[in-house]
Amino acid sequence: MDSLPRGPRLAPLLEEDVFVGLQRTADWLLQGIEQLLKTQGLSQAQYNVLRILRGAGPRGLSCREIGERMITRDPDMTRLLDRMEERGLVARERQQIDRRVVTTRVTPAGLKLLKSLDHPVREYHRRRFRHIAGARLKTLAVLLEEARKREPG
Amino acid sequence: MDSLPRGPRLAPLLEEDVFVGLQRTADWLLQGIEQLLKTQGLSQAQYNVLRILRGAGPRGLSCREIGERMITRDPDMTRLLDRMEERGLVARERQQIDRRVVTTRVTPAGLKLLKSLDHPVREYHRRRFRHIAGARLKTLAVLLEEARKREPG
DNA sequence: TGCCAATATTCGTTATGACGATTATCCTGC
DNA sequence: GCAGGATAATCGTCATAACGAATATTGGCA
Repeated sequence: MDSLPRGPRLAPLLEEDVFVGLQRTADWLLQGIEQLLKTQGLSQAQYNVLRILRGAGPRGLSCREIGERMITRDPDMTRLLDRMEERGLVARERQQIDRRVVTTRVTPAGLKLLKSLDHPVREYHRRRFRHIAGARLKTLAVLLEEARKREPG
Repeated sequence: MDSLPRGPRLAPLLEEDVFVGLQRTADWLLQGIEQLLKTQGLSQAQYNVLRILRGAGPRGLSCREIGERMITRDPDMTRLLDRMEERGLVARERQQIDRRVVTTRVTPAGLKLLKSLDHPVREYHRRRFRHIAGARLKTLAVLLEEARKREPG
């Protein structure tokens, strides 16, 4: 975060290093993915929704469920889905049993778009991590999961 | 990214796991920090700028230099600094030698605000990683740096 | 039943992000 | 010294994010 050390300042903290490293690395990877998705006019959030809905299958999901599964929180699922519905990537339907809930499903057009991205996205990820040995990558995955599994307190 | 496995789909890729884990962890940590910064009306980007300028000292930095040091890229440094200048957190001055360049410095008010955040921010980071042993944290920091050091190609 | 808290989603508004185009200034080679 | 390209910053515009407040519906309980 800071650059040139100058004047009396706090000693660097390992935890802060990790925080900064995480933000930087996440941003670096995201930039590339967004560039790739932009060729199809998708944002990372929209792509994420499409993958979540594909994973959920024909039963679909409510707004809340989609929100819970998102990689990064989106505070306005409604309008995110609005745009995707306008483009015909998803379809929405109000539930009859519980009329508060709106079920969203991915459309064939959405699935087709997703499919066209599967290979490029996989290749992108592979390339980005090609220089790291498999075992180290596995360690990284484990450590990241461990980081988020904090007991309350 | 996906949730329930359903229907014929691609096998999960370790690289994708790492990508998702990184985004999730980064977002999780950022949420907390932003909540903390919000009590002082600062965004992460603004806080980042303040710390960069404090690190640079009284000589100040140009827009471009600030941008280069940012944790996450901001495509519009001008207006980010505009808002901070309005609040009196930074001061700007056009250079006489090279009149294209605008030098920005943190003001005493900015330094004071920063100082009031030093302790809470450090405590936040400490708490978030308290459950991970120091050696593992160090490994994480190293792996994150290694991930970003990719040779071109 | 009818009221009230809880839940799910939507909407109004303001701030910030993204992307290009533009302006001002400098530097290089002739 | 000057034309043309490079660099630094700014600005116009539109899209999206953030934050609350509002609406609709349900379920529990007196």
